[in-house]
Amino acid sequence: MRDLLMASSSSPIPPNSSLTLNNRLIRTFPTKTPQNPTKTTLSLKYLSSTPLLSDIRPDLGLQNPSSLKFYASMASKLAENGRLDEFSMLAESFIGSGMAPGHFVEALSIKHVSAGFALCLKNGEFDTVLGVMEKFDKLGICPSLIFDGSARRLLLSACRRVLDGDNIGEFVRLVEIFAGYRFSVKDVVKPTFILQACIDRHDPFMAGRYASILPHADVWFNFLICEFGKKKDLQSALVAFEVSKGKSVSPNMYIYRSIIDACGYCGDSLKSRSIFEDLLVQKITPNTFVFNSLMNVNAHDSHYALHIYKQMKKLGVAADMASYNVLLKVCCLAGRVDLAQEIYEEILQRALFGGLKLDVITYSTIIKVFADAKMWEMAFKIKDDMISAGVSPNIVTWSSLISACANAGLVERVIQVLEEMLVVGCEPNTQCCNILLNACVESCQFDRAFRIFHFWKQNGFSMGSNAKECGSKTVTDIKQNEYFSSGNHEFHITSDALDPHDLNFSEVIPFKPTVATYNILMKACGTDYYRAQALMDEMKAGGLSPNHISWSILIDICGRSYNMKGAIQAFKSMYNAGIIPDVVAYTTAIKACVGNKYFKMAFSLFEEMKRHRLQPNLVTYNTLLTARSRYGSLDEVLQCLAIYQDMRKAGYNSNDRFLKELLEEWCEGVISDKGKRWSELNIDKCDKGSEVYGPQSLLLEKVAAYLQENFAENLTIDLRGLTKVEARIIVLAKLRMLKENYILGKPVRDDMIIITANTRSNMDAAETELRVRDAVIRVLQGELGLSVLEGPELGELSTRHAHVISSLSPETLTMSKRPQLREYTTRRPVDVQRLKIPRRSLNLWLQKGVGTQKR
DNA sequence: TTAGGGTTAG
Repeated sequence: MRDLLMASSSSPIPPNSSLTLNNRLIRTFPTKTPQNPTKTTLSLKYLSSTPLLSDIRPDLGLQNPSSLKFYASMASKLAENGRLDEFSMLAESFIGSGMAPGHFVEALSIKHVSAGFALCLKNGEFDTVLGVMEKFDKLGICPSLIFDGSARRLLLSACRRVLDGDNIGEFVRLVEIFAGYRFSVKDVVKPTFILQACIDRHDPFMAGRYASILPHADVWFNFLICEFGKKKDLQSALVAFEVSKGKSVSPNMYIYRSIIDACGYCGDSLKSRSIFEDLLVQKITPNTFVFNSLMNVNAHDSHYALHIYKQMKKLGVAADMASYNVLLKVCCLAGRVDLAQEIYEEILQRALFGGLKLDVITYSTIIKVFADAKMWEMAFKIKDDMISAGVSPNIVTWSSLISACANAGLVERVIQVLEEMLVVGCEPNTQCCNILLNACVESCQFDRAFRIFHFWKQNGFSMGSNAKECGSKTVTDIKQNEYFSSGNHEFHITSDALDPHDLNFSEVIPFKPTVATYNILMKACGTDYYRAQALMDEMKAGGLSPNHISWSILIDICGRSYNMKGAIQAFKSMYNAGIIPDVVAYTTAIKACVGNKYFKMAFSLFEEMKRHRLQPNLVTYNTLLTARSRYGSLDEVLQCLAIYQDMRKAGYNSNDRFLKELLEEWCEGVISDKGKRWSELNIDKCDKGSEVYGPQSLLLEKVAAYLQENFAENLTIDLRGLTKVEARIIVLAKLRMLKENYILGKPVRDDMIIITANTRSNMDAAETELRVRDAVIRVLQGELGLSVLEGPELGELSTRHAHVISSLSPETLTMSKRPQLREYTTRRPVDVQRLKIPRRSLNLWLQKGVGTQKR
């Protein structure tokens, strides 16, 4: 028996607790259970006083029914005292001796075991209970057979622990054990409860483990993917997706759609594309839902979305109303009025012949398309269409109609539409009101915005006394009963509405301003910081919390009113209020700094946002780059260039206006004739214009690379492969740096070498090189008066192309000094052509320049 | 299970 017991033990045995039979050690236990010495002694006494046990032998015990009974009662006693470790040992030894588990179970008092479990749970010894369960599981005793009642208790208790933030793993382990015996966990605990706990803890692995053992696992996986997506935890959603893919035999379209939607929620539309590709690779035709979701998630990229739509057609997947609605959304986002109209026509056709029914979303979206394009008349035409088709405008439709007027700057018309809406019994919500308020602000009718706001706050909205019935009446029909007037007394209440007899019929809807409402009003404060602050206080008093937009507006107000202190304070307050500034908040703060000439702070804010992993956008970059209207030192120029490079790396193809200004100011500064500017020098045109400053221009990268690579020490400039403008900038930049060094007391110690050409260039390239060379010489000699040496002084010149070129382009022949220099070029052909500016000439030039600069 | 409306920065 002893051997048997020891053999079945699986864990190392601490020496501090033991179970003995007749003074023989049969087992030691880990002392997890708080031991009650009295009780231990009692039961051991009880055990040892039994004569049958003094010479117990497994083979005898097997036959002996009273020994069976004894074991069972012993086990019950241990369980009852919560000593489940010992209890399970005993059971183990009993079953290990060959007795059928059923016999042991039958002999046990279930009541006692349950009581034991309860005790352990009360003491928080969850692991003990679980350990016993698992042991039983291994021994082939069905836990539900013994613990049916306890199971519920266990699960519920585990659930509570999950709620308290304890390890979900315990619960899932328990469920896994039960699941093996088809114990219906979901009758005890709602699966969503545990899954939600996993989602909250961003634990897709545990969630997946749990979902896998639930009936209809795929549905639960779907739930998981959706919920993780809504939590913006795409990582976890993708894990759940992968786990579910591994579980199911065939691809589940529900799950594919959900993961695509999750990508949308999390702003990773590219991921959605690769998931879709994955389907196609497997030669699986996605269904309409998958296509719709994919188009929706990629709605901001009309090119891609339309491509998907084409693919959908090609694969013969039917487009439904949602597909068209998504397509209209695509048009709306892309501002493609033309395409939206085309699609609208197509939908109308299909509605005629294909049984498709346009819904309120279709109409609302197309109205929005026109609203955004400021085509308010078209928007109202669609409204007529929808009414003829028997579709009633809802609150969203009305909102879009109101926006149509607002975007067109028609404040009066906005008021009319709101009025009409009230008349037909559609309660305006705050969003609608906000559009009106914003329209006032946009058209600088600040006072009006405040007047309307206060009126609404005091009076709410009085729906027409017979509003519900007069849906068909036109606005003009009810003029005499209108609550809005665009005259001096805005939104006055007519005497009718104040008539107490009418109160029964007229419905007053309270106006509940939202954060957006207050934000719009804050914009109406102009530069009145105190008024904006008061609005914020009012917002807080009304139980609303200012959001990042509110704070951004406040920062902007401070910035524009030269209240830098206030701007900094507002930025800090935002932090203290627990709101993490977003790109716009940072950009606004940077704008405030720039506007108030706090350049250093502007740059450090920029650094800070990057440290916080906030990607600056085009507006941020441009705001920051305008900071340097006067570029002083190389450091500052480098700082700007670094930002510029950063901007390119981030994929912004900005226009190069700021860079141009920056380089112009800085590089051209070396030319004494400050009046000369790029435009006058006609450089853009010389170098085919757009090629130089166009979006593909690598000018910046080249200049930045030159400036950053030990530029000051190295006096060789390699202009090969550069355009004329680029070459000019590089050369000027180098001179500018020499000048800065010179001012700092570092004269030039070497000649400057300029490499201008390859000999192996083809004819076109050689011609360009020659033009570059000419331009550089023109700057150096003509504009700056430096002496430039070419040819034999350098000892290594050539070009076999030079002659060819000179005959091809006669204008180059007119360049000063060229024929003389070219005489030497055929003698010793080498790979490069060089120009040299002697050290002496450079220093002379610097001396002169600095002298005039010092005045 | 999809789809539509309002407020912020150059």
